[in-house]
Amino acid sequence: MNSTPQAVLGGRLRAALQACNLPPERGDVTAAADTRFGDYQSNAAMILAKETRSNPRALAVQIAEKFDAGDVCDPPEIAGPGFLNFRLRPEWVSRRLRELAEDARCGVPTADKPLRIIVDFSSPNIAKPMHVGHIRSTILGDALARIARFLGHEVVADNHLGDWGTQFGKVLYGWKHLLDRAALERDPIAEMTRLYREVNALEQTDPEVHRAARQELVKLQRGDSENRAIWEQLVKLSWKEFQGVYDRLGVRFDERLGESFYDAALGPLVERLLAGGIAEISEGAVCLFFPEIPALADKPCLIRKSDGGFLYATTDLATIEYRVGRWKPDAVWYVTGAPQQLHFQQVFAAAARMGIPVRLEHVAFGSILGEDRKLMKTRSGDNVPLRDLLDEAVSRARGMIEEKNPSLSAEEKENIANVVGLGAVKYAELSQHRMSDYVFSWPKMLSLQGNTAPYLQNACVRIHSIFRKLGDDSGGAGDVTFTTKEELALARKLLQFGEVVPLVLREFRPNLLANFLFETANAFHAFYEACPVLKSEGATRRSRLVLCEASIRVLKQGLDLLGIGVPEKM
RNA sequence: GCGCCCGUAGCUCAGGGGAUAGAGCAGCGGAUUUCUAAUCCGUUGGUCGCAGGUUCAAAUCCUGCCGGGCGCGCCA
Repeated sequence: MNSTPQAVLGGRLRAALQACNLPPERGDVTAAADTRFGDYQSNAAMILAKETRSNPRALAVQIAEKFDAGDVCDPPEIAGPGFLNFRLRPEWVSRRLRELAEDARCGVPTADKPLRIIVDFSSPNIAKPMHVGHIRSTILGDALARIARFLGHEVVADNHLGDWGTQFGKVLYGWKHLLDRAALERDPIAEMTRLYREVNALEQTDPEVHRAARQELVKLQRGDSENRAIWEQLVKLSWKEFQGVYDRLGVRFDERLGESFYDAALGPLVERLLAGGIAEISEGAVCLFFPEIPALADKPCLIRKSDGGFLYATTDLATIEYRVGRWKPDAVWYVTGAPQQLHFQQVFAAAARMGIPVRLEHVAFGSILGEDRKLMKTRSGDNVPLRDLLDEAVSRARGMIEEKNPSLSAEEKENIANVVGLGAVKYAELSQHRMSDYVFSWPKMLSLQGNTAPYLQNACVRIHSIFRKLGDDSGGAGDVTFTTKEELALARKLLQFGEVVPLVLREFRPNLLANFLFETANAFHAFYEACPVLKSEGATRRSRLVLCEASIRVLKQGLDLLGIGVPEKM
């Protein structure tokens, strides 16, 4: 059931349109751009006037006459060229807010048609450290999975690990010839990375090493038991490391089927596509050509190399087949970087040609840049390890807490540092439009001012503080009355929560939710400054406590949908 | 060469057919015997890259150009 102001007004507007013999599907209502024009507006009269070649203002009058405002809003006002403006009645806002404060879903409706959705994200490579390149996929994918779940969809979060690449030849060779057991004990990923790098360097000067490493890879692929056992070790050790990162970030997967899982399916798949005339041989490789799609016309999709090896696209197609068979999903979302857009266009086109019935979406995103506006790297030019980045976030947050609130216990400080530091990193990602490249800046994301996680968390802390002081003296159950403009503004904002959350999935835009939460926190802070809660009395006090309750619930729920926690103190 | 993405305030970015284009930061001016000032209020600041087009209405849609990023058979 959807009882957001937008849905309620929209329903009534559609009824009015019907009463005027106008098509009700034009009855969309949007939040007003400017509060001077009320809370919500509709452009229906102008759009319909154009379609029916009539006068927009006259049409607006006609619609307004049929509009049953009930107790929801004042009679609609007609303004400008034919806008219909709606101003919610405080009594109605009050009642809705009271409901929101007691609603486990904070007024967010569930999807009309629940879907089964596979979200493919994170996908780090075995035997390599997770680095900043994985952070956007991980955080964005997790947030989308959380939001989809909350909206009532069935979500399968799948981590498509890079566990079968050519890197294993090198690592296997290194493992057999250069392994430092003690180093492996201390920091497995670091040691694996060292092996990879050393062998890579050796290969440059020694063709014999190159040949030997290649041989190790072939042996692994043929199922050699020794290499297979080492590989399993690599996967196990890497996963342990990844799991540590995911635990810190609060990221969960329902499935973690890496590339290796699909290996056996690749050969038969290619043969089938060849036999079915879907793919063809060209210059010794097996390709799909898409002359009918202009963007792909001169860009073949390779699924088998001339040396018999398989490619990225091959695995992705096998993965789609498997997933469709296993889960029968309505949609699969791939949360990977924008540079892979062409690849996914090809894979999606291939899947379409294969007749696979599923909606495939590439949720692309931009790059993280350093202060120099180039891809973020360490001083030595390497990728920044994710673990180090998270450590620094927590450590910086710890410093801030130490400075601001030194009297907290060590345990509290540590807990808060984690929630604030990691929240800041996540929020910096999610508050940004996913397609834009963004400049990574510690001071900016950890600032207590502006559109940051700590700012939102601080709003929650203030509320927690009020309830702490309140103690047993509940009094939270009261009618909401608005004696100041700040109270009404906050209430109206809170009711929009249910309008914003579903919007996020329309274009995979968590930044819309982040934006809303920022505006909500902002409205709360203004309310907090203007309206004493504990010092007020009677009905006003009870009313303000309800506003606080509704605010904390919305902020907490909203942040939780972004995968961000809320401390009680900071 | 082809394709995708981006160009909005000094800086970082929202807004993706509707009203006088918005935030944050920085700048300037105010508010504190505090329910956590880690905040709030006010204010300065814009040929929405350029040029056409569609429309009653364009930052938003279309076309072309300029500038930047990325990608384009045998990596993922």
